[in-house]
Amino acid sequence: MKYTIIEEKDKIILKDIKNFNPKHIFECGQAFRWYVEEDKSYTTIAYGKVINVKKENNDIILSNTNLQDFNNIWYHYFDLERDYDEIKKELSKDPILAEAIEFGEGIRILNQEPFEMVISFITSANNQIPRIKKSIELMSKHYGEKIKIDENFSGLECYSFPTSEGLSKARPEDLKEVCKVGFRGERIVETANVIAKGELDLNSIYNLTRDEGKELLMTLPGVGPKVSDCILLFAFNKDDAFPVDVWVKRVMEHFYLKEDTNVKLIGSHGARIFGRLAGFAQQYLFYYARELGIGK
DNA sequence: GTCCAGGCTTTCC
DNA sequence: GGAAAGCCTGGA
Repeated sequence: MKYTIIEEKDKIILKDIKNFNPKHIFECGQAFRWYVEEDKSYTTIAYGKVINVKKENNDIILSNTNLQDFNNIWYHYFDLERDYDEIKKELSKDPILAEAIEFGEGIRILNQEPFEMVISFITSANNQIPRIKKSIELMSKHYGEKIKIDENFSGLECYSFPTSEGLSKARPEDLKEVCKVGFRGERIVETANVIAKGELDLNSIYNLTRDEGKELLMTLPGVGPKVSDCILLFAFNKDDAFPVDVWVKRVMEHFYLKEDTNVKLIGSHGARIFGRLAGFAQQYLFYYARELGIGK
C-alpha cells in the first residue's frame, strides 16, 4: 500500500490514500450506523467503538482512536488490505461499470460484524433507509451497551449494537412499539434466539462458499435471497455475492437487460458477467443508480 | 419442485 | 397515496 500511517493524539492519519471516500463508503448502502457532521465528516459506530472519519484533500483522518485500535479493528473494517486499483481496472473493462466506478471512486466494502448485519438487513426488508437507521439506533439504545466516550470528542450518547443474547430477550411487541420495526419484530427476536442458543454458528460461515453460506442463512426467519447476499458480502467477505434489490434491478434492467426481468434472473446474470467481483460491481452500481435515480 | 399474488407495519416523499 | 435494500404463506 502506498499511503503513510501517521499517529497523533487520539488520531490516525492515512496520508495520500486512494480509493477512500467516506461519503461513498457510508452512503453506498452497506452500513446504517453513520452520521454526517457539519464539516462533512462521518461519525460511525462499529465494534463497540465510535470514530470520526474525515477526508482532507488526499488524506483520511480517523479521530477518537489510536494505533492499537487501527491495527486491530479499523484496518480490517475499512478493508485496507485490499487493492481496489486492481478491482477497478478489471471491472472498468465494462463501459457501464467504468462510469459507475468513476462516480463512486472512493467506495470500499466494509468488513462489518456478522450479527449486526443479520439483524440490520432483516430490518431493511420493505423499508426505507431513514427508518432502518432509526430502528437500529433504537435497538442499540434499548438492548446494547452504552459506549464510554471521551467528552473532548463528543457529548453524544452512543450504544453498541446488541448481542444475540441481548436481542433474544426482547419482546416482539417492544421492538415494534419502541424500536419501530413493524412486522419484522417477530423475525428479529426469533433469529436472535436461534443464534444465541448456538443452533446456527455465524462464525462457521467464514469457511463456507457463497452458496453454502446462503443456504444456511436462509434458514433464519426474515432472511431471504437478497438479505442473505447482503450479509455474506458485508460481513463474510463473499465478494461474489450479488444482492439484487429494487435499485440493482432498475440499473441492471436499464443498462444491461433492456426489459423487465425477475429478480432471480438478474442475480444469475450479475453472477455471470461480474463473476468473483460481483459484490464490488453491485456496490458501484447501487450507489450510481441511487444517487442519480436511474430507472425510477 | 417452481412461480406468483397478496399481505405485512410504518414512514417517507 | 404510493413506494420503500423483501420475506412468508398459500395456491396453481
